[in-house]
Amino acid sequence: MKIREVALKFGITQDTLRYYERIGVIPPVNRNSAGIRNYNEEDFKWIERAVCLRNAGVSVEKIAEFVRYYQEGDETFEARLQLLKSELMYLNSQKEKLEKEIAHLKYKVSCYENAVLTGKLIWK
Amino acid sequence: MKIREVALKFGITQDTLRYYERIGVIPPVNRNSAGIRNYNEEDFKWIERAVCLRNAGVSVEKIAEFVRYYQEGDETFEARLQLLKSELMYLNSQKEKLEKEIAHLKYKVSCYENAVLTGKLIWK
DNA sequence: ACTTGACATGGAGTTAACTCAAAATGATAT
DNA sequence: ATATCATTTTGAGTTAACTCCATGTCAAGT
Repeated sequence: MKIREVALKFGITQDTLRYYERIGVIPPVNRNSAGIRNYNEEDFKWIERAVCLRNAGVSVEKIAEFVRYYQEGDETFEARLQLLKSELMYLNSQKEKLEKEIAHLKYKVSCYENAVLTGKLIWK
Repeated sequence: MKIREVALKFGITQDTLRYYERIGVIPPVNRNSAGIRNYNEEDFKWIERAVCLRNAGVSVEKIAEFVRYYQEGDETFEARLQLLKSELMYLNSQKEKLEKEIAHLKYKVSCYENAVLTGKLIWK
């Protein structure tokens, strides 16, 4: 699959795809004889993973680090495990923060729903 | 309380505090006769709120928007409610994404824990 | 009185993560 | 065959969110 279609498939731009490849967020993509990228299923997995992690707030540098280890082969299992674990911890802490703020916002929304009705804003 | 202490209290820099005030992420802070900021409890609440929302990934522009409405008075209850609701939706979608990726990462971690022991990486 | 240090402002600089532009080449449609 | 279109690379430009710097004021300590 060529870059245009892949960009559509994942909802990112062609530039971002090339950028991710350039900085190692995804491994190099195979090319045809004319140098045109031809993405395969394997590539899709990397892209999906990258997009997902970026969405979750993991930096491109951290993602690229994992990809580097991956390409270094089986001796890096331990290193990759550590990276995954630290990513997991980061995401969990992010989730906690989110949940706190969601609870807070829910409370505020209820206060404002009341305020819209009564004309008075009351906090606990 | 002066800016140095406030910065420590919230774990952000003095520059960030002044920056937040400048762009309206927090309302103007009272000054003494020499023009020195003197933060009070009310300010702390705004700062806390701002830091929390930024942590959760809400843009400074969105936060400033809410503060603007706030300063416009009681006619903006409805607008503020809408803003809070859209922030809430955003945070909820963020949380969903996070949870997906956390589940995914957990699975990977277990695969790698196994790989470290056996020397072989096996995916489902 | 003099030095030191916290704070002030305005504006420039930085960083991460894209995003865009120019020029070249290959592929496709009429 | 020729015009148009997709893709390539390299390198510059942009945006958000700080972060730093130069310069100036004022209060406190010696």
